[in-house]
Amino acid sequence: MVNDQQHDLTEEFEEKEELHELLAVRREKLQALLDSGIDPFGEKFERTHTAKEILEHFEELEEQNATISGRLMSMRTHGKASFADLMDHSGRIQLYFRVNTLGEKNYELLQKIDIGDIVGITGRIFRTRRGEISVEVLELKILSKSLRPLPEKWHGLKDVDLRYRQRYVDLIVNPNVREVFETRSKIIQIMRNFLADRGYIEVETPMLHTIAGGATARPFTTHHNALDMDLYLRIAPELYLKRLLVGGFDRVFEMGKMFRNEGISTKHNPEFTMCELYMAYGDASDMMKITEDIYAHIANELFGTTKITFQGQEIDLAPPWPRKPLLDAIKEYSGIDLKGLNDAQARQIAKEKNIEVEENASYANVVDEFFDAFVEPKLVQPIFIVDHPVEVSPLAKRKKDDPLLTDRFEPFIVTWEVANGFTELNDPIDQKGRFSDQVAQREKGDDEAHMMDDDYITALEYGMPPAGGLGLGIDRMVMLFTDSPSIRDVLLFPHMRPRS
RNA sequence: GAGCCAUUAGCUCAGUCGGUAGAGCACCGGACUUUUAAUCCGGGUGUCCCGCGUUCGAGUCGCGGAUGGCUCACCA
Repeated sequence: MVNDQQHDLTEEFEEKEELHELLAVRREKLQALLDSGIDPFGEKFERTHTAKEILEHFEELEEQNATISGRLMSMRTHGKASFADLMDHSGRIQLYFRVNTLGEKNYELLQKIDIGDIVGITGRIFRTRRGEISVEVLELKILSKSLRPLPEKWHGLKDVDLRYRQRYVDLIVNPNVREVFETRSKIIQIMRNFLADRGYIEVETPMLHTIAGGATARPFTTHHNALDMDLYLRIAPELYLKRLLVGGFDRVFEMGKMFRNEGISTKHNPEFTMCELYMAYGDASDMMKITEDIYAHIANELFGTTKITFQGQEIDLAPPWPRKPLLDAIKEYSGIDLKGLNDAQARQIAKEKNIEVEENASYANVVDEFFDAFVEPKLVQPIFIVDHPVEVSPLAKRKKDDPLLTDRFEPFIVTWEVANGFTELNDPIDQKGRFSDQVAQREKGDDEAHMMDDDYITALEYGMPPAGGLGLGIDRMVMLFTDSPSIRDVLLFPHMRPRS
């Protein structure tokens, strides 16, 4: 094994002149290790403790031996003694090397070690004169030689472009980044437990769709070679999950990636994570309850309180959140009552208020524009906006007392729409009509309008129980709980253009 | 897609009026057996994002392009 590596290295060394000095130096040390019969890329290594365990249980562990492993993050050499910081997943701890305890030969090995190398050590736990809990190294093993220098030790890696493209480096040198993703993992775990505790079953439905349904969005297309057919990456799992309600599942949820072929911004990534859940024999009010309960529960689990701070603003997630009809909200914030207008009247009012809408904008389009302009920027504390027009809610059930509105809601926090839910439309005849309207929109050139899904209609014809449904944007939820202003801060590998 | 801004050493950043580039960390050599942003002595390691232009001369000025950030648009 060692011989094979040696062979490869000598070949590589012939091109060595082209390597930057910093890289060449490390390759030379690597070669020196190989020459002295040391495998620079180690093997399985069993530790007895983590850095954090030693720091937290020092009283009991003092003067005992521990075996730990991790990456060397800094080195302070003092001739015949040296200090280093070892970082593992739990934290950092100081190592102390001394020629007396290690022996001349082993101490010399330090010459071939660099910041960034991954090592395993066994040593004695003690406290230095200055009071720092440390491990005096008795045995040292190189587990992986690092061939590239790490970014600077106290400014870290700041270049945003590099941080995203080389997230692995970002994670090594910026500990707060790891914390964000640990919190992300916790949030998802809490959600799964929360839903499981309430009888929701986690399911997986296709990501490759022949019809991109369940949301108003442009899909990505892909191609299946063997079947020679184009497929869409899913924009939502909704229509599959509701087929499961038809099939007799009472409560289901799916958490996973959605793909939308749209712009990229601080709040949008082409692939993002959503959790959709459906409750048979329930309705929108149940879904609003579960939304506010989930948010409050996560806040309590993470911070022990429902009060959180986002970018300096205090947000109180304690339920119940207010419910406000969309048209009432518009009236309240803009002073304009759009209730009961037709398309032309709505466009006229938009013109008067300098709200730009398209030539043939519908009443619903105008409502949307007014909402975005006057209402959305004001919705900082959690609130449910309810009762959306039927034209923009093709899968939601109409309100009993107003068939032009639907029993739908969208919760807003810090001006972001963080979820979307409604009482599900289970009338196949109405649903078919709604799809037909969407198809007509499509033919007029709206490539975000829904497509006809005949099989879904067939499913509804077998009978779907009345139900409430909800889609929670997980990325935005994580942004809120980690105080991250950009979605890229909560995605390990946000989408980037390739570098030429 | 549009506007504004950024891009200089491995990293974080300076760079004046247009005159052939500089600091700290890292790295290399030396000293140092409890340091911790270790210290002390010595060493600058570069496609100034790319291309074209203006100029005797461009990191610096102009035009075009690339990538990124922010804002807007699009979009839930």
